[in-house]
Amino acid sequence: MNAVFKALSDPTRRHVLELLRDRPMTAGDLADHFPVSKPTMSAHFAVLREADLVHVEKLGKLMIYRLKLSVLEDALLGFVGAFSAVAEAAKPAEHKPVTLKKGTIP
Amino acid sequence: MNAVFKALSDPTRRHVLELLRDRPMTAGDLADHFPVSKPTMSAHFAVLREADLVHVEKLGKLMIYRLKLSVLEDALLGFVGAFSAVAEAAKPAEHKPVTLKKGTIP
DNA sequence: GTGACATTTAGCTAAGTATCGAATTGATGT
DNA sequence: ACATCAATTCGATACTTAGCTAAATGTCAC
Repeated sequence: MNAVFKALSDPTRRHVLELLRDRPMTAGDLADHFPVSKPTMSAHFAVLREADLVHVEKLGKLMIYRLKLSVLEDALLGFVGAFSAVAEAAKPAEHKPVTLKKGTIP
Repeated sequence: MNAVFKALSDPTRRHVLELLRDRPMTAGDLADHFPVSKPTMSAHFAVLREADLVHVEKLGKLMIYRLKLSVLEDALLGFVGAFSAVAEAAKPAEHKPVTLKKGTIP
């Protein structure tokens, strides 16, 4: 799960996942969407694989990358779900000023 | 939003947020939960403030840190929500082998 | 097999980040 | 005023990471 958050910490990698949301894509097609070199993109792909966020299938000389949506969901919803009862979110988290009371902070 | 993911990429900072989920805490109390120095923790706090994930209130010589749950939720649910219709997740993402068809990748 | 193509690996540099101890700031109590 | 305490800032170091070019790998078509 740490690996997932590490992978998501880079905008390029998040964008790759967004592209893969719509359809599986080859490494080259993905790389064409970004203004960086192929090797750099390859390194990003490696991070995404490491985090198990993508599934890769070799097809001849192409590498087909596919989003593993469930891994993404499990990590993010799992984490945020530990905070609010998942989507019982809306509550805007009140913010009354503090009056200290020895021992615990209000 | 980039700042939020950056902030979440470190396990210490995620743990800080989890501690703040239960109650607001002072910088010192938070720091006591981790095996690193106070200055290091202070740097982590700065990253969390930068990402607007926490609200800080000065109370005498104490700094009270408070989770900004809505910011966390907006970022994470917003991101993952762009992938699946939020929780229409459960679908385990099928995985049939590919047969290439010129133009689009299946 | 040779050449062309897709992708990855290797080797490097520059920039960023986590960490520390020491010094600083700001508030409280005597 | 001074000492004390909470927290941050400063300055340095080690580590990680994103990026590059060049080279290697693997596959297809001829």
